[in-house]
Amino acid sequence: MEKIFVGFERPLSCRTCRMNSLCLPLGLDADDLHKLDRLIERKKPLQPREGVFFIGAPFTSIYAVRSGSIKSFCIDADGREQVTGFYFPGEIFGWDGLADEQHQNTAIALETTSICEIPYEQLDNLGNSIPSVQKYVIKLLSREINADQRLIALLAGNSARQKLASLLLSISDRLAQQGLSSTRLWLPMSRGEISNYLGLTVETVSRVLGHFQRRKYLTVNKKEIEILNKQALRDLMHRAEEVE
Amino acid sequence: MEKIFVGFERPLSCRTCRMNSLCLPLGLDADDLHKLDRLIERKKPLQPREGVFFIGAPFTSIYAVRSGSIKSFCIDADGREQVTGFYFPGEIFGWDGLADEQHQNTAIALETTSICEIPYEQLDNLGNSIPSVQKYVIKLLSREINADQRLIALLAGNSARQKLASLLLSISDRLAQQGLSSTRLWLPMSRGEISNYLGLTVETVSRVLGHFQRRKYLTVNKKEIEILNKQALRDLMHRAEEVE
DNA sequence: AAATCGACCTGATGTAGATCAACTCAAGGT
DNA sequence: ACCTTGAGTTGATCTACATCAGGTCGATTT
Repeated sequence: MEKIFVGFERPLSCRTCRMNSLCLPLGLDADDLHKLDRLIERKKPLQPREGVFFIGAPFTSIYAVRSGSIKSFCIDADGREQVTGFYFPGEIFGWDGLADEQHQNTAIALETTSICEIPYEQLDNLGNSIPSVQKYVIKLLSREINADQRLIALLAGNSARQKLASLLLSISDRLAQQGLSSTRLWLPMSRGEISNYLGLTVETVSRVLGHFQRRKYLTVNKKEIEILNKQALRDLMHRAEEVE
Repeated sequence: MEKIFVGFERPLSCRTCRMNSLCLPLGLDADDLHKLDRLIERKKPLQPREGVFFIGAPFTSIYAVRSGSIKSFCIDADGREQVTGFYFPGEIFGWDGLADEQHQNTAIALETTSICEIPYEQLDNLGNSIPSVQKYVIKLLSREINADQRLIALLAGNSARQKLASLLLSISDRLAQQGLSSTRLWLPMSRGEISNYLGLTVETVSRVLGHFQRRKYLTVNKKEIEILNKQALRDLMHRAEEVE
């Protein structure tokens, strides 16, 4: 059954997809790209809060964000939700299920979001004939490891201000990579989700944003952030102490 | 040049290595195992504090701990050291260099430690002819991701007592997997390294250990820990509140 | 338009863990 | 035997952030 092109954001193939170079830049020739193209399912857009996969569900696929955003979270030992990641366009998520063939996280859309589903078994089969595919999978996984280790370093030894500055700069950079504005950000997640991710409380996130605003580092309007002084935020991450 | 067997801990081949089943359980036949065996270098034991690789060094190999222990750490934005992992016998480390072909961490021995070096390029070549090798690499990477995400959850929303209980139980489990005692542990790392890893201070680690000792959850003698009440430590991770 | 609800903000107060400081103890070094 | 050094412990104090307790605002319901 052929997929039908229904929205302005829905490319017909990986070849014409605008995140081609970020999603799976495998250096494939036209023929191999066609094979890859056939196994990727372009799902219909997810509604806000709609789930992609759930904790305990069998692992079948990985996913690429085409537009919108995703949060993933797990339930830790004491039963509380712990946000483990936010994913923006061009980013790939769902690796958490690979080790035990069962997802350790639930992933939901934070807004109306469209994603590509890449069935892992088929990707793996493709990898058997095209070694560069498996190599790229390995590279993606190791990037995820590096990202997680950066988060570990952030959580372990930083103040609330440093954590929040770091998250905002990270989001800014990631959106910039997609050619979007790096100074005007729309935060798709709630304050609660931010605070949970950073190991803080909602109140602290709110106060730190207020603090940044008073210092003219940025302006806040609900979920809209405009970064006015990116350098100040960067300095905050290095110096620990703020200059008065 | 043939390697010579110099210590009682040094197996001649992967086939006779006692951590065969944990290190690279690839389900290889005798012939393939021989190929793998030939590319693994059994290095001479590392002295305490001796480095395996350093931040910025080109990525060439991954490593398996044969005996002893390893810590890895990076230098974060503000120049402080951040411990990112401890590795015990049977565990594999060094993946952090894969994404950018350059190590993001430094890895050093915590005690006299012997490791196997597995040159990645050669492992990768082997993977081209034996798909199960690449699949196992992928599985190992995804395990590392799961481990990192557990650490993130631990760091984000837990008290000092929960963090330390969790670390001790983790070490206990990992040693038990190697057939070693799960109740009498020798902690190869310093209090400073533990506190850094958990995002605490030395003083807090010391006090929490004192607290656990007063509660008869364990006994502490310098770096030697005997766990007396494992269930109490496990409960601590779930309940958040301690029963008086 | 009044009531409900949820996300967010703000102020007052509490506290876990950081910081500062002093001490012990074991391992080397001279 | 004495001094030094560094790791660990313990106590007193401080503080960043959590917690608690109202608030506002905008969206949705009635």
